[in-house]
Amino acid sequence: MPEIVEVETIKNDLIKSDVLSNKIINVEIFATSLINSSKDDFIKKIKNKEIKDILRIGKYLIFDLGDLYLTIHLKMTGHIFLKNKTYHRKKHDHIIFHLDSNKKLIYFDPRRFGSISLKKELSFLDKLGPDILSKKFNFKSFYKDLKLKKQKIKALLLDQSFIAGLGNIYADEALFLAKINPEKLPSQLNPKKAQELFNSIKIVIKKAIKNGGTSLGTGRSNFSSIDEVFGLNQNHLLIHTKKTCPKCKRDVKKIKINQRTSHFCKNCQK
DNA sequence: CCATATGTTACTCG
DNA sequence: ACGAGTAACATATG
Repeated sequence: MPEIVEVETIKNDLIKSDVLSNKIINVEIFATSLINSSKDDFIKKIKNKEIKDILRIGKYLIFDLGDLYLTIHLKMTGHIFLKNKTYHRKKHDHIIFHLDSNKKLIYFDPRRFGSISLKKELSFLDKLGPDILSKKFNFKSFYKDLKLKKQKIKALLLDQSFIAGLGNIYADEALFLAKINPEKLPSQLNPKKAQELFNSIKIVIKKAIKNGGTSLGTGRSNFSSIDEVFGLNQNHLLIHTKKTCPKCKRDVKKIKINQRTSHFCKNCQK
């Protein structure tokens, strides 16, 4: 579920809720398959650590604990909730971090695809391409890297080692805004078209962050931020999930590219 | 019951 | 080395 926009929303909401400088006084782990060490080892390492900073790189949410990083990838259905002391554990609450502010940070994940790790360093992030919201994401290097690739453009946009942050929803949105067919090959994009795509990626992501993320559907698996409130960007999508093109009103095509459903308008995206 | 799902990774084959 | 295709992770939703 969560792409760069949703993880950024969670990060911003955590900071707004004064989680920074809180101390983790205890952790309850109900699903060991989500963590990268034994339960005891994990708890021992993290206990009494202060949250010095909260970062987001690509789709990773990272808590800087001073000499240690807590890294969280939400995958399809991971959520972070911030609750009061009186909150009682519900189904799919797999990890509960108790903070010295009397709050509980809950890791909720119906499908348990997520991963939560303690790491001494962040070198694992080296495999990621430039983060869309970072300075490293600039047109010059984007175009240079793009020219070397031979996958369909949609597949490339989903490749986190090419650009970090886009998922299926925003890749569809960016291609629609740039009027590019998702099956186009990078070699078929001239510099002007590539520039349009680069700009569109930034526009789509910034708009969605303003809207607090995209929450499709109504269930609890669907995206919500730390207060369980849904985002609003699903009301502003251009092409993803749509049946009719908002511009020319023709039928939206639905095809699979790399096993992922891709929505596009054959008429508007050449 | 069936199809589908916002993510990633490991593996195979060409 | 690269790209395409597949399965796996485990569950909810319509």
